Amino acid sequence: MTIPPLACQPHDHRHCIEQALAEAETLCARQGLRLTALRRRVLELVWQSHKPLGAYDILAVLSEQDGRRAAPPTVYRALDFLLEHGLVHRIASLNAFVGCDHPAHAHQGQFFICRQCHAAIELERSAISDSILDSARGLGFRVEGQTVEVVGLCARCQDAR
Amino acid sequence: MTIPPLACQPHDHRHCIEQALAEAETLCARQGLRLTALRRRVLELVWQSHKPLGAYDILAVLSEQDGRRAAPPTVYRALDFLLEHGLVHRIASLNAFVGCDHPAHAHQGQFFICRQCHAAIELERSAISDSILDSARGLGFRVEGQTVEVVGLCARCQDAR
DNA sequence: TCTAAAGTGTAATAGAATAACGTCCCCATG
DNA sequence: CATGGGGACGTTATTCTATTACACTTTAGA
Repeated sequence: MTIPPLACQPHDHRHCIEQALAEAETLCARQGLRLTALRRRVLELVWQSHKPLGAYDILAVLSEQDGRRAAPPTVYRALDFLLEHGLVHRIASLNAFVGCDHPAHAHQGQFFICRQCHAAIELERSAISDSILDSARGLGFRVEGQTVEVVGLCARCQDAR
Repeated sequence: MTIPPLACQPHDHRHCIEQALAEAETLCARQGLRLTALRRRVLELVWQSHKPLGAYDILAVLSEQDGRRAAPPTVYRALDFLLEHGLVHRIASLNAFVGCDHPAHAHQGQFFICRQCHAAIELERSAISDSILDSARGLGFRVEGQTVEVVGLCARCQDAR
């Protein structure tokens, strides 16, 4: 049995945010990347919860709460930077973005998304990616990127019945 | 080694279209569903190739080519019907739709999408879905739907280098 | 200090999907 | 035969998501 992920159980979420920001600082420092105030803030907002967040939700906070002049490109550029360096992931089936648990190494996770509480649990199971690579090999298909998004009910929301 | 899929090699595509439409007729007849002229036409358009097709591309053909009065809901309603009964699949990462090879039984395929020729090859490998179900079990997560979309280069486009 | 590149602001637009309402037509029932 | 109810489709408007193009500013490095 694996360790149950924080995402779908009560926890001190401030710690998640702090850690994510700290890891981002470290990663950017190490790679000579510029984690600007805007990018840092967008990352923080994406980490506001474990629920994938829409670009326009981020935009709304920047405008209304931060009083920052912001139009869509402002947000999308920040998100592009964060995506490119693995600090956030995009959930295609939701048109939304979620913070990455472990940005230290390049990867594309697998996401288990609860339709009830909307939490997105990220895993990185070689059993899944290997089975995909294996099927691809049978086709002679060269894999460049994998999107695995599973929707259903997390353990907590099942219990809450 | 599996049989190489038609999608990424030359073939008489008229046959694919005919067969898809015939299967749809059969399936709808058997289930008492109404495959109206519009739904049939949208299915035919989706099958125009093995490339996922956008809703607005379909819309354009209906308007310009068929001279049909059509607005987005016209297309989306037809697509919803076709999706609901497994005649087409939606590719979330492309916001596009592709015909289903084998609509006879309910399923959610796995898609291998070539970034060069844009063909989408549908597979249904239990090795992939089982590995997902297995990981879900470890989380206590109840799976209701799987999205597996792999992007890369198909065998044919690799050779074409 | 100067310059090139990267980052951000701004306006406009493209692309994807849905909401809400009205009309028509089929056909099952009386 | 009529009739009325539900499904399918037309229509208009709107919402949500994302990108293009260009201007201005900041930053790092020569």
